[in-house]
Amino acid sequence: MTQGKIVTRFPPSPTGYLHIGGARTALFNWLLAKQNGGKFILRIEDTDKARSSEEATQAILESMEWLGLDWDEGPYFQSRRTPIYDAFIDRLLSSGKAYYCQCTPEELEKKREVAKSRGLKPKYDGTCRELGLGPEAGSVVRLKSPLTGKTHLKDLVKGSISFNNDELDDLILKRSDGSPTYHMAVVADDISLGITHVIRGDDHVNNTPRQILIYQALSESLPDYAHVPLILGPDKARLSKRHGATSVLAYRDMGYLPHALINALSRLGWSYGDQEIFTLDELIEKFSLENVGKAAGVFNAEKLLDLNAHYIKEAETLSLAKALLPFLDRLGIKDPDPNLVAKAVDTLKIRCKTLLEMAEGALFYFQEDMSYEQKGDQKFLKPAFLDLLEDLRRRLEQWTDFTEKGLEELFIAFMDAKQIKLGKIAQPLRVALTGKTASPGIFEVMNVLGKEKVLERIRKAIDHIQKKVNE
RNA sequence: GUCCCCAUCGUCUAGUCUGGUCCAGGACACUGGCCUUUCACGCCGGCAACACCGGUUCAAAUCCGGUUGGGGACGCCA
Repeated sequence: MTQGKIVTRFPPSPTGYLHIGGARTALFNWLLAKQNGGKFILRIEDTDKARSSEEATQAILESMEWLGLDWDEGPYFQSRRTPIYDAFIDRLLSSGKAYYCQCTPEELEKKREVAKSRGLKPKYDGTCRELGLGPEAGSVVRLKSPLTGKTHLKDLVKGSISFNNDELDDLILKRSDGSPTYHMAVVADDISLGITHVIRGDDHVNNTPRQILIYQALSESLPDYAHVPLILGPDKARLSKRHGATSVLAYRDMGYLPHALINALSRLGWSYGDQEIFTLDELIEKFSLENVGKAAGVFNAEKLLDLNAHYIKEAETLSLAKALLPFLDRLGIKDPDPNLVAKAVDTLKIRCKTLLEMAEGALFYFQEDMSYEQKGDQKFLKPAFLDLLEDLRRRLEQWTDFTEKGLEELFIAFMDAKQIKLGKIAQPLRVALTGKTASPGIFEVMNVLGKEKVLERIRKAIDHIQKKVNE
């Protein structure tokens, strides 16, 4: 079936944002194409004019770009390819494989209801099938599909599946407004774009025999099909908006790294032994439809978070610093000193799971007038620590080596002189410098902040304590 | 209702095709400990699953049948 170059495609309909499930489908198609030096095509399925929107299209393209799923061709827009579909429909009409039908949507709806109430499958009853009707206003074109026999699907992940043709009805190919329906457009596009592999969600399994019937009526050869299992929410129902964040862009905005999402998505339904962490090159090399499972799976947001933490830890400081900028900006830190951002990132890398968390954790480095966390204020900025802080400040004033090593040296001497442990001074100092009881290592913080700010912040803390004393 | 698909720890999964090496392995989460200036990181340990019933076989998570459970599809939506 498949000779030569592999051609895959991702065909979202622009009726909403790109969600996790769609992104995974796109990823699998992309990986298969990359792995085989093939082509990955992006096609926007916007035949439903009422529900499609430009915003959705943009959001989808933005999501794909952010994930790094670049396409070799397209985006093609189905709304601009009408002549192609018409040509296919004409072929079907002239070979007697399709016919005009004048049943109205209302009549059809009624028929469906009747069938359902009798416990039958609601399908078209063939009223116009043998009438030899011509094209008239309001008529649609239907496929004249076989009444008997079976249609077989050899699925690359599901195996062989067969359907009785009497389960399938004469589906509409062309609407009364002249536009092609989904099935017609998909088949016509996949043929004309030379698609060799159709990787899509499980929910299309039942559509596939209908599409196969169109290929057969057209005497065209079939692509290879691979239906990947659906992604479920925690309640085991198909993942949807009500399960919380499902859009790719939402994860970007929450501070996830694109590769963390890619890695998480790749492992949802696919596996490679016990390996959990994959570089992009490894995914391209190791991905295989054979290792795609058959069962639907629940999207595990916690695992994605863990993966994100992992990749943040591993990321280059400079690229992280750059990625952090929009998040700092959102928190009111405009045009920060790049040098300072990089240093801050270095201290926060191992303790943050998202960029958003990192930006929040970095705030104290940039704020001129930061406030004290209530708990830390009460516990550590009190008279009992006044002498300690004052003495420490005097020593720091004389000290020039603000490297971590140098500071440690000073502290050892200080602790020795005061006969205290580091914890005793570290916590009050931490609150004085960061406003919080939890922060990066105290020497790191001092080093990044620099002598001037450190002295200033200790001064402020001392004043703050004294104010309490006076009250 | 009809048709299609699926079924291993709470979750993602390895193992199933080619039965024995699996009293079922890894990861996340949870949890005990170590490390430690806080928070983390890291390291060591623990908890935890073959849906059920029947068959085939010397032997079944693996093969077969049924049951139950879950998901999906039945549009002039995609």
